[in-house]
Amino acid sequence: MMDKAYKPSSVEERLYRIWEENGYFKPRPPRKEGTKPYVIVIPPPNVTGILHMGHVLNNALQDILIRWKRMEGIETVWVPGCDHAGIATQNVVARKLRDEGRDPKAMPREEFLEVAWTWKDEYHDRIIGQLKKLGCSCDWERERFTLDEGLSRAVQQVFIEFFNEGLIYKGEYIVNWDPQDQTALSDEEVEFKEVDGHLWHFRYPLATGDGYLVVATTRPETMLGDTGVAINPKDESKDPFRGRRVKLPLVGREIPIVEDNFVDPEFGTGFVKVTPAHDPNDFEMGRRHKLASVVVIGPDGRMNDKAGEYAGLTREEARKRIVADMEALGLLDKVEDYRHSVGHGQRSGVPIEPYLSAQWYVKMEELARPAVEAVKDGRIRFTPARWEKTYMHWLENIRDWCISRQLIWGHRIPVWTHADSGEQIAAIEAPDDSGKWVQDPDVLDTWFSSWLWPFSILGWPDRTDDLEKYYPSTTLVTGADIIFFWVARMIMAGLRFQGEIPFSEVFFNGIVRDTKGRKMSKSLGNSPDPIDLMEVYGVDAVRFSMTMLTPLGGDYLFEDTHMEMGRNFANKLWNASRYVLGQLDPLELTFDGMVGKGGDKPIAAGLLADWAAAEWLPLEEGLIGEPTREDRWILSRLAATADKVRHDLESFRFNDAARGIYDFLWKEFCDWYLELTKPRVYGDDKQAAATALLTSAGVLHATLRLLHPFMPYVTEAIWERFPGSEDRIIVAPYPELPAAFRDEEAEADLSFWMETISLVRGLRKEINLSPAKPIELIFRTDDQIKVTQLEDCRPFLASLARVEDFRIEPVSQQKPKPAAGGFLDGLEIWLPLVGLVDLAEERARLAKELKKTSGELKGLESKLGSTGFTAKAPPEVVEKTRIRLEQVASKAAKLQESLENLQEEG
RNA sequence: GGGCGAAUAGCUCAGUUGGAAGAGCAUCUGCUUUACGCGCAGGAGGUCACAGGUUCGAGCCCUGCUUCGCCCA
Repeated sequence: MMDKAYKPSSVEERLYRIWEENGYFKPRPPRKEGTKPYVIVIPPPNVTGILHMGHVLNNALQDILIRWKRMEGIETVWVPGCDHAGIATQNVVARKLRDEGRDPKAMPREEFLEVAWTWKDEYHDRIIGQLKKLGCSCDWERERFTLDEGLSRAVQQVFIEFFNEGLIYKGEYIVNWDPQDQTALSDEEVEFKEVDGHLWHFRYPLATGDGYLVVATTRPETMLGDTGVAINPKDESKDPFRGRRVKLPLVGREIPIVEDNFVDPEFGTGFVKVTPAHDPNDFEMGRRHKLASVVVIGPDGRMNDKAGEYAGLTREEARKRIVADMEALGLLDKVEDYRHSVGHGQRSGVPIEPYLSAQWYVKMEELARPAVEAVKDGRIRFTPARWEKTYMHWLENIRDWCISRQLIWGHRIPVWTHADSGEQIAAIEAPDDSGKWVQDPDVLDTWFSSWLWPFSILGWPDRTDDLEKYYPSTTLVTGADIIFFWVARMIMAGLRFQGEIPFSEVFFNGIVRDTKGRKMSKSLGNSPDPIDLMEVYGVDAVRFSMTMLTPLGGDYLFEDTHMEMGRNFANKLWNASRYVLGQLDPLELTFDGMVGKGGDKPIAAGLLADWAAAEWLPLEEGLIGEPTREDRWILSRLAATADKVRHDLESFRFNDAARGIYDFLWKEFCDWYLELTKPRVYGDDKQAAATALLTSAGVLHATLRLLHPFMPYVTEAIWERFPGSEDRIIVAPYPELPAAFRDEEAEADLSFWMETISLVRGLRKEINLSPAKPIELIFRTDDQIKVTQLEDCRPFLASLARVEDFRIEPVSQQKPKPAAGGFLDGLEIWLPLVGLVDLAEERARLAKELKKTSGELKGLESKLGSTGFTAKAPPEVVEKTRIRLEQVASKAAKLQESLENLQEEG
């Protein structure tokens, strides 16, 4: 017996274990020999992070693709793993140590790493557990970690190769320095935010003592490091200042006035203070004019000893003091409010200090070119395609990649410097054991390992079977927010080291936001815990709701209550199955490979039986009769739905695919088909009941498979109870129905039945008839086809609209009165009002509908009245409109008429 | 400052060669119909952001504009 409601918690854990332990996630030989494997490499989650709603969506979509392809009989593998998330992990580990009263900075490198690895192990288990909870069918035996032995070798090999080829170089440049995490960041790790600041106007006296000029700055504290003042060479108003020098206040240094095109004469005063050590533009200007660089702010974000009396102050304190001191000296000209954008550390959130320091860089130009080509010529396809523009723009304006990080947690830079000679070589080990070789203390940017992921995860630099077989992968599913960090760089690395693109399709899934449109974030606390959600609603519900509600390439505004939709749907499926399977039992079918009693009887043939024999169970001859019209209809709809879903999945339209199954299962199958067949199911004719039930079961059998990638658990749980299920649904064939199932005639007939039944139900409701009260109807039509359709529909009108009896009359016949009327094309429906109905209400209803109909009529008339339309529109459109006009006109006339009838009565 | 995207029912979104405005949720009204109240049936609710243009015809194409979001500088 199945429970009355689907209980996710009762099956999820057990089924996942069955799948995993029995190797269902491992690649299996393709059903059709010679088919290329379908491979996904996971975007590695941060090992110390926890799953958030974005991961849920991202991984659910990957699992949908993998499960779908697996069911298609393609050899599939989804390779999982985590990355070590340098800064993030180092931060949390350091915080933990500080909480324990230990100082991470005073700790030897090895000791810190030991703590970090312990931490990593614990959190690794947690995040993998979460992915499993979500139902991800990854091949866990292939799991990798960016810091594990093999991947570290990959990183070292790449670094050494690049170093030796001169593609990696060390340079003293302005970097994005994060004073909190005390490390350099790449350009991509800096987020610009608009902040309200000020523009201070300072007077800088001329060295000769005869006057001053005024510079405008947003960062007064950097003036201590000024080594020049710049003007635009074309700015004639500055002529008196050319070639002169100023005496830098507070410092006393004499600095030159230089001319540089970078200066915008319109901005501020047209004088720009130049601080080469603390501003990227100034750094460039400084180089052009050979100005000195004076670093006045230290790595901790405090003023250093070059800042004289300001040494030791934070940037903010120094700013206040300097402004006050300048004012005291009478050198503060004015202060303006000024809104400008300031770079902030993506992780730390603190303002970035542009800082002059020596860092390692990768030359990008040469790597970028083939990556541009790969997308331009279509070898790699982006969905949605608009991301190609973003990608191109970045690659075409690419800048060198700063890859060194002043951290401990990560791949240590394999560069050794000789203490005496200063010679530098890149190698895994010190060149000799003289003790003179010192390894670079820094580590590499985490992305320097992630960009190798599509092949390092398969065993590179070793030449493994996996690499041979599964590279390149097929589809990458990721967020567009890491298109530069990761996607572009993987393409570069793949082309460079494998000579081949790393994947051919990239699908960018949307971002999950809260209802206010804000990105989910820890600091806002607006993200629910996905595990809690899955406990409450069930994994399938969360997966399905998110998939169905996330627009293609758009963001998803998350709300808890949305999960109800998926939960309700799972329950609907559960109950439909409970009903169908429950009704099959009393038929006493044995299902031991042959439906019907006994195993060696002749097998039935026919539309349904042939298909059942191929995909499910052979049916005994005579067990079922000819499929009825509604049977043919639901099979036709099933075939259409399966086609649509496959088509949608092929173009990553997950939401449409999910909706397609939802609408088919709920509306067409449950609301209509199951209700239409109940008279047969509960009737005395065994064969008729078996036909209806086996059609229902067959449709369910296919629908479960269609839905499995989206809702893996509930479908597997039902599949287990399905008669004739030999293996698990996870490896059952994805439904592809015979073209013969398509039946336009049955679809047209059923449309008419459904419209008629709905209209009758509406009439009953409008006049407040109890749904239990049987009624008699009069149909009026001159259309013989409709006469037949109505007669065929008689049992359904009875069971679904309580129409006890009806007669069909030609339109010429006197119409009953008083009566409520409803109108379809070429059909009038009259429900005689036997004195117990409020005629005024019925008049109001008719008047309202008449108004609506007249409006449409008017529109159509004016359209057809315009010569422009009849002359220029395609003839078939004009004809269609003309037919429509006739229908609407006739409906309006009938409404008018019946309104008048009621008027007479009232 | 540059680029990209969005704007359709109270909310979240469909609307795929331009040819009768749709769904889910919410809401209203009925319903002990023997699969399901996580349900069934029936309603109400829209100047498709705004202004122009192309067209016989525009939610859809073009131009401009407004608001919001994202990316880059």
